[in-house]
Amino acid sequence: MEYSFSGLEKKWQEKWTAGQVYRVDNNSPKPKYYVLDMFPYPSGTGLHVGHPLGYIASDIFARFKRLKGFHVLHPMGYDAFGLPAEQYALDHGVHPADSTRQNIKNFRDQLDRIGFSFDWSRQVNTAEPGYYHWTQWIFLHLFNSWYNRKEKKAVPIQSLISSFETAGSAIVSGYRRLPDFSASAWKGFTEKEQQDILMEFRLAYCGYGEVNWCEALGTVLANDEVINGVSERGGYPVVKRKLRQWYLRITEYADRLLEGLEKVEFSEAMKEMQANWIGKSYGAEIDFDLAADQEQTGGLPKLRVYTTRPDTIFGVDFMVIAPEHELVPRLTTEDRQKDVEEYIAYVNSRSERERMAEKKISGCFTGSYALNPFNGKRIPVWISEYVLAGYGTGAIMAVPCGDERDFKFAQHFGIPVTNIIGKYFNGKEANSTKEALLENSDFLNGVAMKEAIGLVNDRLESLGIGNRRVNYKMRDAAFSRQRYWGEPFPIRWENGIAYPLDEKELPLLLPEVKNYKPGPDGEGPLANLPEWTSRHLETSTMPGYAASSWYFLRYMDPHNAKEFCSRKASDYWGQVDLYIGGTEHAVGHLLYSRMWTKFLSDLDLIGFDEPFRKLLNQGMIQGSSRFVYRVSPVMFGHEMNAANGIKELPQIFISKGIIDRISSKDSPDREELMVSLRDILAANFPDIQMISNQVEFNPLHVDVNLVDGTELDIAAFKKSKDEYGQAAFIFEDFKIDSPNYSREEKNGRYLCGAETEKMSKSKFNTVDPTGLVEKYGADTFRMYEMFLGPVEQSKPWDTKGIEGVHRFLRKLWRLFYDEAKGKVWTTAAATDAELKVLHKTIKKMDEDTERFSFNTAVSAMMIAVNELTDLKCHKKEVLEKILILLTPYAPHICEELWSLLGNAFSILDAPYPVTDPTYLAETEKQYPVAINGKTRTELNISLDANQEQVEALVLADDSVKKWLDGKSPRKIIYVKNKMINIVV
RNA sequence: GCGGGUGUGGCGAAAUUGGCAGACGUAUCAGACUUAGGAUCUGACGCCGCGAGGCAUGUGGGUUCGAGUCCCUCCACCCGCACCA
Repeated sequence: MEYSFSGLEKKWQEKWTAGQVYRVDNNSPKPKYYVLDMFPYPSGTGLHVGHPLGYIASDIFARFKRLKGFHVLHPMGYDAFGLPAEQYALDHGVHPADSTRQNIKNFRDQLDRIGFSFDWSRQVNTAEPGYYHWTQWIFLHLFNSWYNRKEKKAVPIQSLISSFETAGSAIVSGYRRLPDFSASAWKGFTEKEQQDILMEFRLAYCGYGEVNWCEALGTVLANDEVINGVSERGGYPVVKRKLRQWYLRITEYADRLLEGLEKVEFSEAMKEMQANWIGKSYGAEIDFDLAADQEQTGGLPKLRVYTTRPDTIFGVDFMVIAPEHELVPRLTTEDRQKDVEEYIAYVNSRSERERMAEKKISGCFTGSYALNPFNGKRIPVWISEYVLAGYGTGAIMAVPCGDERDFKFAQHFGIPVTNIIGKYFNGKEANSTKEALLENSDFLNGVAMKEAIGLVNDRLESLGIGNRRVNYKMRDAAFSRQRYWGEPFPIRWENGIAYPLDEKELPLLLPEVKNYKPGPDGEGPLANLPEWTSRHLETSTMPGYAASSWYFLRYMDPHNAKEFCSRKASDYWGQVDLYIGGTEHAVGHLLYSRMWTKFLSDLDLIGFDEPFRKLLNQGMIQGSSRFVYRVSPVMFGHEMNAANGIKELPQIFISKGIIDRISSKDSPDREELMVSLRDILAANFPDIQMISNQVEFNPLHVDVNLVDGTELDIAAFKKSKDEYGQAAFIFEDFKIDSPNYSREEKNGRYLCGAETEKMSKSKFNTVDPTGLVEKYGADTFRMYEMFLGPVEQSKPWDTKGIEGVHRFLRKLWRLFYDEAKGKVWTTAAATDAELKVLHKTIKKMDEDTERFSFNTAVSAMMIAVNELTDLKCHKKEVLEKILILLTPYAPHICEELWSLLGNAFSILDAPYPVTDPTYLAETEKQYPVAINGKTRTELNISLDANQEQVEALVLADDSVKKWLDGKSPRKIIYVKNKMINIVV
């Protein structure tokens, strides 16, 4: 009986499904454990070997925890709404609902073959009304809540209204730039006026603002969806536009999102990324008076700047305001009018991308001067695009000796630089040190910069010209998309007022449409529907991250039609104990879901305020690309980029070794080779024109599946593309394979070039997991994915190595059944040597799995099977424990062998083995004895004896005495049961 | 530029608290069994050396009886952010 994986894997998968063995309910006497994968967007392109990596890791851990007696929640679902789904549907001319349904089916088919232990009864699909009902419901609560900074939590908006009615705007004084009003004034406002004020406080709000508009996608994008000025999806240009848009007031949670990072187990890199995105900085806002050189109508305004370095106040040589700054017109003097207008026009002409690509130093003097509040020094006020309107106050005090950008600006425009840091400033570049003792700084002379910060702040505050101030880089998140495929907002507009729908009206169904092209005036496709617009419903939809911000809660209570998740269910399951996914969601999904969790916790709808206790980021599996080298079209008199005609040209490929030798300048036989290569080409391919002395060639990606190692499968390659059918090859040894060449020459090796790149269809380096599962089985595939290396690390895929893991499983099988002899396992008692192997393995497997070191755990299993094979151990007593240990990794084969051993119950219900320390103890054996690290002799000893006994034994030994030569030892160390070291 | 991470055989990698570096697997070579094998098994496999032995964890230094591991210097690569005052 041999190991035939395909039959048994199918059998067990069917049994698991039929028996619903992975289904869990919401109560158990066992401790709970929640293992979650970042749920996938069901894309249409199919899986490659990189996709299941995280799912396999989480599955192993979930199975491991189950065996160890935990009640494990391990669900899976689909993030079906969103831009990519709609874009895919548009590109393929199908309805997103249909393509999503089809993609989910394909996805599920592929996943099912790998043998996961998901509780599919809890599956969620964010595009189904039963789900988005509650996304809309949470949105209504965000809309109907505001953030009370004194209580540091979200509370119902009704409390704000009550406060306005009784005490006017006192409760929110200083919150935003709103004029204060009294209680009676509030009552006198029109409804529209009242609602406009409330809108300033709602956690989900609608407002005008500068947004990232992507013309190609026809929608607004959130900051994290824009990378280097282009859209994350599709790489289309993005421009800034002022639009009416929904936002999430995530900035109110900035501090708590930052503090919360201390309570969770995320990698340093992840915490760092989030902290950076939040970008908290401590500084001060300072008001500068303006010099009264010219008449100003309505009095002189003050210029308010934000700085993190108030200590450098005496180094201020100029001020810079953003081109969009509201004071630009008032600060521009008559004689500067023309220049300023030209400069503003220039700035407006530049796109976001241009600004990022070429960081030119540009700017324009306004003609006005500000006054240093401490010494009255006149400071010119400039305009420049390097100051951003959206951060701080949109104006800065420039200290060229201490800030690189300010210094470059000063140099460019010839502004004199004041040195306040003495020898720290060399006149050639700025130095942002905080170590210097201040000079040229009036009352701060001789004071250390770090201390000066506090002194200046104190003085600013006592003089009433400045305040300490905390700033954040993070902005409120754009929350609407002018798209069809998303949750409709439960909002109705009337006379410019947004009215929330009643909870009873939910879900507000996404209407079925045939045409989901963009609507008029930058509105979403829903604006095309009369039945929608006649009800005055909001026409944009929610972004992709809306549904994913809370899906981990829905899994706890997926079929609840009355609540998003019952408090009982969320109290039972609590935080996600282990969350596995990629790093790409660092500042998007992970930040939003943390915010939603905090919000729901503020409203006491759930009992915890961080969603994920531990986050594990799986690394990327890179593709190993292969290249062939084709004689360039140039050699046939064609331009390299001439697209047409290449198909008809002779396709001649030169082997990698030859390419290397003729391209390397150091190659000794380079000239010689080039000549013979040219001769061969000239003799066999009359079309070729020799240009200079060179042979020109182009590297082309070739499908990795046509290559064995680096050797090209010529026959398969010829079949892969029409134009390759008549291809000719020059092999490593200069032999030739060409359609019109003699037969004998045709046996040679064509070697390909190799490079590690991101796995992608366009690079022909993707490997399909389904094919591997068919060839080697799911168990082999699962183990090999883990064996590749640490889960968190990026590593290249190499299909060759999978053989080793497959051999291991066959070897394991042979401990039970022999091809010739049949059953070989016995019920005989195990020997000490066998039990030693077993218990060592139990310990190692338990420890390694617990710390997510799945690669070393697989190795440990291989070692165990090798050793048991060497010992010819076929004892049931040992083998069945080995099977339990291996079950999380290779569940199918373990189930099969377990039942073949005659067990009536499933291995999934077997108790996880416990280490017996007796068998881990060291027996007496020879240990090297070293003096000061240098091995001098060997000694028979058992290191399990206590320290004194060991020391006494060692020192009593004659040869040790001899080596010590009368010197007394300072310390005796025995090292990891491996050696004894005497330090003298 | 700033922040984070990683550097160990031909390749993927082990070495958990500072303790015999390279486990395990691949690749390669040699051999056994075979009609044959892409099945199975055995052996070799960091570098130098016939050998004893010596040298080796990106570079240079330091701490230590002992460093891949701790500290400092520099270099390379990967990821993230990028005018955030």
